[in-house]
Amino acid sequence: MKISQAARLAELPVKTVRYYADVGLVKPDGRNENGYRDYDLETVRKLTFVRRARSFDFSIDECRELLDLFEDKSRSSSDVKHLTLEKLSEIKARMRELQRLHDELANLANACSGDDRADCPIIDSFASGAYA
Amino acid sequence: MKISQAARLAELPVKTVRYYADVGLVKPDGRNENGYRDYDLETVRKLTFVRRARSFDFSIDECRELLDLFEDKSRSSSDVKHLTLEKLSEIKARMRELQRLHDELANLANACSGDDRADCPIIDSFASGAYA
DNA sequence: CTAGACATTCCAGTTTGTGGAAGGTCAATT
DNA sequence: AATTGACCTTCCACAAACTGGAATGTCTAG
Repeated sequence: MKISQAARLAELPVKTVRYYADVGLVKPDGRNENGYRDYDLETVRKLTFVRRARSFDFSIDECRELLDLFEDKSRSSSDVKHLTLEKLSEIKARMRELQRLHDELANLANACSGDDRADCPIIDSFASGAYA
Repeated sequence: MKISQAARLAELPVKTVRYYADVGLVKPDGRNENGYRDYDLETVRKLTFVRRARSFDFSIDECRELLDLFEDKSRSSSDVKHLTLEKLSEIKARMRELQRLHDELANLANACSGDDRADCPIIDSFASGAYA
């Protein structure tokens, strides 16, 4: 398939898909006679994976590492497991932080529930980390 | 206080604090006789707030917007509430996605629990969004 | 045969910082 | 008094990860 369909399926901008090809993160399977990039479903899956991982601060290089592991470039599955567990604990930490931010913002929204001027004292505690 | 203490309290690199001053996001209260940037605790609170918000994908401009609202530049608290609720639902969506990524990675770690080569069929469903 | 919807490359700009050089200030020590 | 070290300043360049646009090629439908 051509790049726009691959991009649509992976839910990524065409530009980004081309960019990923340029930096060697997810390359098309080849080119057709016109020189158009040619993608198959397997590659679209990689693009989809990258979109997800990217949205959570996994760098391009980390994505590359994960893809390499998934493709098992002569690595053992214990490497996969190790890296994955590492990422898992990062994600858990991130979820805790996110929960905290959520609670703080919810408190803020609650306290500033009004229709007049906003001088909720909660803002200070928000900024100063009272919920730490 | 001088920039390095403010940075330490806000848990931000000095360079970043200077950058925030440059782009007008969080300006020091003034300069002392030496031309050194001078910060007070209120400003440190703003820096702390920005650090947190930034770590959750609030852009510099969104932070600026929130800070403006918090300082109530003739805006009503319903504006604060509106923006805050918007962010809240973004955060909730983000938590759901994060949970999903977490589950997928956990499955991966489980399936590839081994010590030999990694060819877990789970990888495909991981990338293809079978857990959606 | 032309209009449009795609595709290509290449170059430039954006956002959010980081790193480093060149130099000013200050307090303490030699 | 001079020097050392830890600060501070500005400015310029570079990084990552895109994003936009220009100039151009290709394919399909009317």
